[in-house]
Amino acid sequence: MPKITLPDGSQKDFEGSVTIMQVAESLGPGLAKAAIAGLINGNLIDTCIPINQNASVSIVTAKDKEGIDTIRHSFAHLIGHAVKQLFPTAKMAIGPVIDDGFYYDIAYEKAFTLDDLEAIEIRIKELIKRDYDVTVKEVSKEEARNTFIGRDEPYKVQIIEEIPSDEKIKLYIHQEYIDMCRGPHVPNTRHLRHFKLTKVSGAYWRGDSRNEMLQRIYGTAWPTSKDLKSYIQRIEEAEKRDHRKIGKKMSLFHTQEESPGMVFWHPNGWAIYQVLEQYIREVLKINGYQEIKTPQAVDRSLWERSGHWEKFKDDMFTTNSENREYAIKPMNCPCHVQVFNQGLKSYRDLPIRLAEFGSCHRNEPSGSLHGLMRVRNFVQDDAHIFCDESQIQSEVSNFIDLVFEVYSSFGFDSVQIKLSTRPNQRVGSDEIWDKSEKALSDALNAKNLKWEVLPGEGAFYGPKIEFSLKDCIGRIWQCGTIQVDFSMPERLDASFIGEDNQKKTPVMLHRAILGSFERFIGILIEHYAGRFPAWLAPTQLVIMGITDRNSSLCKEYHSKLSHLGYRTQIDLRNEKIGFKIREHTLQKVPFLLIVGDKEQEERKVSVRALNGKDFGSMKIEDFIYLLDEEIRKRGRSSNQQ
RNA sequence: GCCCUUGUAGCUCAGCGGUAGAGCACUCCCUUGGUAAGGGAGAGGUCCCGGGUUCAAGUCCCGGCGAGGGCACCA
Repeated sequence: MPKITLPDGSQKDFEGSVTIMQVAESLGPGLAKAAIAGLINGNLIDTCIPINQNASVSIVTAKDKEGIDTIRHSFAHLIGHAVKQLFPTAKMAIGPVIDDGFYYDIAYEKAFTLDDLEAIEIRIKELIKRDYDVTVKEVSKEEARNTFIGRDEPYKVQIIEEIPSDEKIKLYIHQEYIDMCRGPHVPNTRHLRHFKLTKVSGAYWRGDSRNEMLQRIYGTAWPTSKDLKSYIQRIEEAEKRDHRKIGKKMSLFHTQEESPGMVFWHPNGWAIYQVLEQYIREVLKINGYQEIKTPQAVDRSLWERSGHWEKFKDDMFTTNSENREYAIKPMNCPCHVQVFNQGLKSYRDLPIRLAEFGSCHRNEPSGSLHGLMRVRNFVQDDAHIFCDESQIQSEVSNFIDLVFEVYSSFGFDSVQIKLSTRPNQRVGSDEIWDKSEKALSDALNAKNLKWEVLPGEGAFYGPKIEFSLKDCIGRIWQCGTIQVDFSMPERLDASFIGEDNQKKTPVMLHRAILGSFERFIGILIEHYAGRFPAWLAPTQLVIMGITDRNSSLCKEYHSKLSHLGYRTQIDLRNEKIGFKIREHTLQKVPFLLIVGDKEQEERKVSVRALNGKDFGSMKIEDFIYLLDEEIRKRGRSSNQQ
């Protein structure tokens, strides 16, 4: 006699056991039609699973997050149903739900072509039109194994082998196709309508590059056609913000075959870079850092002592001279320790914060290179804080505040924070790792920030906090970081004299706010869609004349603003004003200054903002005031419309 | 690094066995025009590189390099 409590608090009694579908029917035929799954005491289940005990129940429909996920999960099964019909010898591996969609990993002797993908999509459409019931069968591990051995699905069998033998396994029956899943799944394919297969790519079985590569078919699915359409539109819009496209259009930078993963900065891109560098330099100075510069190529022996050679020698660029082998530095820390090591240090000197805009080279795998986001040569806004153990907490805490202060200058609202803990391959004792991990998590907790743990993702010398930002299509890139390192100072013989007159080894904190200038600028381009705030814009204003009669005043204004340090262009071409406005608008220049006969008469200038806003005509001094105000705001107020 | 896709004019792209194309940009000429494209003419290409098939190869095949999307990696 289960008593069912509904979300509104009302209760219903049922004779014997009852299913989600029966509960839904008791509430109304419309709800029964819409029911996709149910939540029983918070657990998501199929609509056909019997409930025998008192429970609080809610009906999940396509309007719920769980409902959409269930739809997507069922679409993965439909890939299976269609693929096995079209390619009977294909072996199905796993088919989970992801953000906005789903995928299925499949082993097949031939590569799926785009035509195959289309054929699969057409077959799925035929299958869903059948409006067939999806049924569930709970079986023993033994029975499941036999089922998939019989169906020649070795990956499914492998998965089953790892399930505890007393656990029941649910088989989902899609007509002649059978899949295995925790579920739930839609009760009928009529819930599955609005989808699109988006791409096919390779993926290693179990995510391990030592395993064979499977073929992964990706798709997206939505409750309504409107949702699907707006998703596709969203992706198309996002692609327009791609920093590589905008970088080309605005002539910010380029890359070319002869130096893959390394950036040729153009005047426009370099202007942005310079503003950023000066800004960070200022911030570091105010916060007690000292800037240094260390060598690009350093003898192999230093990398051996630091531990990098052993772990990363294949990922470093090396060069030879007179029987000596050098590595082009992949990071700055060993060099910073060398600076620290010059001269005797007292505990009174600590913390010492050494900063460097250090150019680093890492021979990243070719397949990982991505525009400015992942490159082989990058410059970090790097610094190392040498301190005593007792100072870690406050240094980490101050750094976190600094990161948020800087990020707020760009108007970033969603920063992901992750704590990465000890990896398998590492240096240093467990005791040291315990201490470091605790220092970082304590600092985060003290700030009341939302953060998550990435177990095993730490650097080989210590745990780290990462601050990550999203690109235009939602890919996440690590930017800021702070890493505790109890190992390298010792390996490289760093020491200071403590209060007790004994030599002590300092702790080293590796930290960066932007991460790399390259990546950060990539993120900024996408964040602003190229419409940089006046502070960062490569060209802050263009002065243009209406006719040749206005040229000399244009030149006067141009000279004045250039001498004051503004990034100014002048456009005196024999073109109509509309043409010039269009061109500089496409170049995303924040302010357009127009001088015609009218302005010339009053010695004024007409000012137009990038978004089309007309400020009317004003004295050049008034414009300078306006521009200064805009620059002073940095990226805090949105420059986007 | 692995899988798939891909590389044609400065840019965006069409052509897919038979003498290299378009739009925009560029150069010159006309036009001096008031807030997102004035008109005309012209110039511009080892079709990524190296092999092969063929009477004939941007076009088909193989290899290399780069790029794009994933996967793996990311000190």
